[in-house]
Amino acid sequence: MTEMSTPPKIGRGRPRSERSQLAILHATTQLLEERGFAELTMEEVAARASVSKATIYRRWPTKGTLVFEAFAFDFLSRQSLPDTGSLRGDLLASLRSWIRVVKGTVTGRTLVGLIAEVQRDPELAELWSERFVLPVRAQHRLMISRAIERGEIPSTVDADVAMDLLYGPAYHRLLQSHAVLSDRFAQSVVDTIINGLTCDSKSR
Amino acid sequence: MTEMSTPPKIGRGRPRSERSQLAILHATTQLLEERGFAELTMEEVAARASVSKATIYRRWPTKGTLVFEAFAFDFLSRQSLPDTGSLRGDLLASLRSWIRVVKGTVTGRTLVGLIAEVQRDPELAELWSERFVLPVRAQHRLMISRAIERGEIPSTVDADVAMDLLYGPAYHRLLQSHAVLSDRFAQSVVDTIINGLTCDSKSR
DNA sequence: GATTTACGGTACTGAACGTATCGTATCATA
DNA sequence: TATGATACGATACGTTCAGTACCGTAAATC
Repeated sequence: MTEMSTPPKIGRGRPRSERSQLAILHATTQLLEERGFAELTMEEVAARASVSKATIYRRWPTKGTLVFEAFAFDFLSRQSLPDTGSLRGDLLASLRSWIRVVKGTVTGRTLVGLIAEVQRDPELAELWSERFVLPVRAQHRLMISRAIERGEIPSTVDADVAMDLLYGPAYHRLLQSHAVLSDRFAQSVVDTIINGLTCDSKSR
Repeated sequence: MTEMSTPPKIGRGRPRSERSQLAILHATTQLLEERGFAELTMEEVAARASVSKATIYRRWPTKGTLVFEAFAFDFLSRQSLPDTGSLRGDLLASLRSWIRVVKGTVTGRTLVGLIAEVQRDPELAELWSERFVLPVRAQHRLMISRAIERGEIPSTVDADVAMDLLYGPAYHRLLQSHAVLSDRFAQSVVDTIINGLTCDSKSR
């Protein structure tokens, strides 16, 4: 995991405490589980980590960036790129894994809070895009390109659209809560996409 | 348009000013265009509408509900259910209409701000669901059921999944900004869905 | 030992939502 | 016409919380 917090001024002087760094991240994760993004306060993080607020702000410029770092490691460590040998298997495994984390852990709630925060903080939005959205999509893109190499789908398929067809509905249900993220849902989505990409009824 | 603000205590006493009601909504719409959701303040709305804050809070309990009402009328009046005679035509027209509003007017930015706010205010979330998500989905569902009646797609198609496949990718791009809401995107999404729902490669 | 940077503690600033109070205005009802 | 109920504008206030500023002290380099 690459560094995300503000780099220290190198050279002379007292070095930053690694211990504090970890204590802050740990306290943030804990409070995220107990309260969620909006109800987490920086004062509480400082108290829980036995650290002063200045020590936090020396490393992370805003609450959003701190929460993002605590979230990112946790979330990404639970997601791995499947390689089942078929596009259908890959898509289904990928979506199921996402649903499991989002529904089964508090990480899902944090994900929602971060997406909300990203909409009002442009600096966090840039971090979010560079360090989360784009890397994850680059991973997922492999599922598509491997399927093309295997000849499962034509090489003209737009990988970006394909990925949005897979994860768009999932994020939609996560954020709008109009329907449950069931396994039946995952299967239906994947089935329709596979059919849509492999079958040619008339056009295209 | 049904009433959304808190109902007045009926009977005796001075009635609520219809003029103030409209002035508040108008000022809200204006400020939403100038600043966006997060940067709009209730003080400013009151000043712009030549109204006291108490007059606003007598009608809308929170900033979110006020903005929602100002948004909902504006947005919904620009969306109508297409009836082109084919599922493909309906889906494409519907998605294109959404993209036009979201990209072409400030309403898209307000939509984003409201979705963010909905994630942190449970009361607004309920209003959002009842007065926006569910009604809009009920409309869209007609596109699917008409297609079933016409025999275009099997009656076993899960309408909820179908709608999420159409709008999920669009909302995904709106909120994550990883790719543009182009017309090519709209066409690809609709093509794949139509193929996926009409064609049977092997399973289902 | 001098300098530089980080530390905990704490007070502070600023923004904005939402509430409370007050004297006044406007309605229904008796 | 008088009375009571409610809405009104104005304004001050309470509250929460992110982020900053400053302190004396601790731990590193030169």
